[in-house]
Amino acid sequence: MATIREIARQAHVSPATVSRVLNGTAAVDPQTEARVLKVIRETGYRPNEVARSLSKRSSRIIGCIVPTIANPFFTELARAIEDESFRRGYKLILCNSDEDPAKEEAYIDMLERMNADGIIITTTHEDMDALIKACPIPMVILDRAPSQETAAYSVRADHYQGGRLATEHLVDCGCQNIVMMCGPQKYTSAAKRLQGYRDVCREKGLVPQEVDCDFDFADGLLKTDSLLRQFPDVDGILAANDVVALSVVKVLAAQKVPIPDQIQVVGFDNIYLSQLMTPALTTIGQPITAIGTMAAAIVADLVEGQAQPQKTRVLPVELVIRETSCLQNPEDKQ
Amino acid sequence: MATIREIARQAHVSPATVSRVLNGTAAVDPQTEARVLKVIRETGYRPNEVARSLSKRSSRIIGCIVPTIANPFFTELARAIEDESFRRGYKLILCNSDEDPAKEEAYIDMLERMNADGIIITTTHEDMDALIKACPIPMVILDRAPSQETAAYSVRADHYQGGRLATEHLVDCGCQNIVMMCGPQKYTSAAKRLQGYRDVCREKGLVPQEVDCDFDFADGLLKTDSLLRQFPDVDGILAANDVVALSVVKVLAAQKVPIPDQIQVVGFDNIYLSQLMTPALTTIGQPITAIGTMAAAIVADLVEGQAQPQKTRVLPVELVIRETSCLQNPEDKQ
DNA sequence: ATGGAGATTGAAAACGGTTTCAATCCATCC
DNA sequence: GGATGGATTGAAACCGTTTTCAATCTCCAT
Repeated sequence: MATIREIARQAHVSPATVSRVLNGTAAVDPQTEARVLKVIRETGYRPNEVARSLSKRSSRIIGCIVPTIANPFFTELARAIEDESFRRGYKLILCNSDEDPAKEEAYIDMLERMNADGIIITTTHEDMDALIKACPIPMVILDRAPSQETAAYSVRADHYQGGRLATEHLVDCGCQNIVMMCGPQKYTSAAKRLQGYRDVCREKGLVPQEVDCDFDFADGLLKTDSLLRQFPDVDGILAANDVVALSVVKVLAAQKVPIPDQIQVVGFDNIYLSQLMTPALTTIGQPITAIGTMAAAIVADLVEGQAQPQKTRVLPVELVIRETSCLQNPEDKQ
Repeated sequence: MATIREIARQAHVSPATVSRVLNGTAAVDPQTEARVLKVIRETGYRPNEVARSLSKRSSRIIGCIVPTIANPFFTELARAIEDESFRRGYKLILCNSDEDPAKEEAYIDMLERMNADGIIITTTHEDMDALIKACPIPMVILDRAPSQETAAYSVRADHYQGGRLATEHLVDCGCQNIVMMCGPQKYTSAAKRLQGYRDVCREKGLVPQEVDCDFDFADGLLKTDSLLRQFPDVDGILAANDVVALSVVKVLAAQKVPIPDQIQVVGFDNIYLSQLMTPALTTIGQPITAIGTMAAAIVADLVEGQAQPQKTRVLPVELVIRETSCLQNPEDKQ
C-alpha cells in the first residue's frame, strides 16, 4: 500500500500538498492538483484511515451499544441508526452488551480508545449517570430515561403512555382480569409501562396483577406458563414486549386457548415480525425508525459542534390493533 | 487523556520501558515495573488504540459483512462470530451490505484502511473471486461457495443436501405437487438447494415446479400469493428460507388454508424464530453457531499466522420436523 | 523600482504508540 | 584482573497522516 510520501515523490510535491488536494483544506494550483490527482488515480492510492484518525483525533466512527441484537427491536433500531450515520458520513460499530454491565463498559472503553466520535447506547447499567459523566465524547441514551440532573441527551418513546394505551385497549376489549408481564424494572422503559398500567387500573377500579419477565423468548415462555397457573381467570395479557408476546401466543396456542376469544394479548414495540405472526399481534407501536434516525442525527450534530437545544426527546407511541385483541361491540355489553 | 510519555516521565523511565511493561514484550526489572504500574494505576492511563494500530499495522479488528441484519439467520450467525472473536481477543465490526455490491465494496475498503486484521463476509457480489483476490488481508467466505480455482477459505452448510432432505421429506409426507420457492440463483446457497430439489424430483418422477423469491418477508408474501394462483393444486411448499416460510404460513393462514392438512411447508435455516411460530415450522437446520464459530476461528488463526490445512468447510444440515408437515402413516397409503 | 497582499508551497513538528539498536551495568568465569 | 555475557534500559526512528509556520512567488498599486 502506497503512502502519501510516495505519492508526493511521484508528483514532485510535498506530502502536505497531497494532503491538501485530498482534503481540500487549502487552495492548490490547478496544475499541481491535476498532477497529484493523476498519480493518485494511477497508483490507486487510498489514505490510511488509522494514521488519519491519529492525526485528527477523530475517526468518523460512531459506536452503538445495544443489549442484544437477538431482539428485532434493536436490529431495526440499529438499521435506522446505521442509515442515518452512513448518510452523514460516519461508520457504525455495532456492539452487543448481552445486558452485561462489564461487557458494556469494555465496549465503551474500546470505543473511546479507538477515537470514536460518539456513542449511542441502550445501557443496562444501573447507574446510568456515572456512565454518562465518565464519557468524554458525545453520548446519547437510547430507549432509557437518564435522571433529570445529568441532563444527558436521550431519545425514547413515551413508554408511560404506551402502558396506558395498552391497558385501556384491553379494558375496551372487555377484559376484566388483565395481567401485566413487566419487563426488568431496572430499565426505565419497563418501569414506565408498568406505571401506565397501574394508573389505568386504579382509574378503572381494577386490581393490578403482575408477573416479572425478561425481554426475551425463553423467559417469555417460562413466565407465561407460570402466569396461567397463578391467574387461571386471566382474560387479557399485556406482554413485556413483542418478543415476549410471541412466546405468550405460542404457549396459548399449544394449550389450545383461543386468542382473542378467551385471552387477548397486547405486545409492545411493533417490530416487523408482529404483523407476520399468526394471529397478527395487537401492539403498542414505537416509532423505531424515527428514534434511530434522531439519535444518530443528534450525535452527528454534537460531534460537529452544533449544540442541541433539546436534550430529551420523547416520541409518541400508537396503538396498533390486529388479531390478538377484539374490541367489544356495544350490544355485547350487558 | 494521558500519553505514554507522560507516564514515562512520572515513573522516571523511558516510553520504551512503559511500552514493555504494558505489552510484556521484554523483561523489565521488577522494581521498575512496579513503579510504572503504580503510575498507570494512579493516572488511569489507557493506551490509545489508534496509535497502537498505526504502529503495529494491526488493529485486532475483524470485519463482518452480511447482506442484512434484518434476517435473523445473519444476526444469529453474527452473534456466534462475535462470541468467538471476543474470546480470541478481537473486536467485531458488523456491517450491512443491503445486498448492494457497491456498499459491500465500500465497507471492505473501509475495513482495509482501518487496518482490520481480517474479514468474514457473506458476499452478494457476482464475481466473488475478484473480491477475494483483491483483498490483502485474510478473508473467509460465509454461506457461499467460491469457485474451485480461488481456493479461498469458506464455511457453509451443505445446501445441496438440505434441498434433498427437504424434498424427500415432503415426498414422505405424501406430497404430490411440491413447489419450490427458489432464492436468488446468483447465491450459491440458493442454487445448491434448488439442485437438490431438482435431483430428488427426477429420482421420484416428479416434475419440478419453481417460483423465484428473494430471501425476505416482503417478497415472500408477494410470491406466495402468485404461487397459489399459478399452482392451485400445490400440496407442498419448499420455502427459500425460514423468513420466507413465515410469510408463506402467514398468507396460507389468511386464506384459511389448513397447514399441514392441505399444504405442507418446509423452511430452511432453523432460526430461533421457527420454533416459536404458530404452527411451529418444519425446516432444514443449519448449524448456525458452529458455522459462525468456525469462521471466526479460521480468520483468527490466519491472522496469527497459523495456516489452515482445510480451506473449505461444509457442515451437515439436519431435518427438523415440527408442525407444518406431517409424515404419512403407512396405513394411510393406498 | 518598491512595498504589500495574496496565492502556493514545503519543512518539520505533531498525533501516541512500538521497536531496533546500542549502551550500561553487574555477575561470573578463566 | 580482564573477558564474557546476560539483564535492563533509553535514544531515536518509525508507523502515515495533518497542520502550523514561514518562505517564496506573483501581481498590482504606488
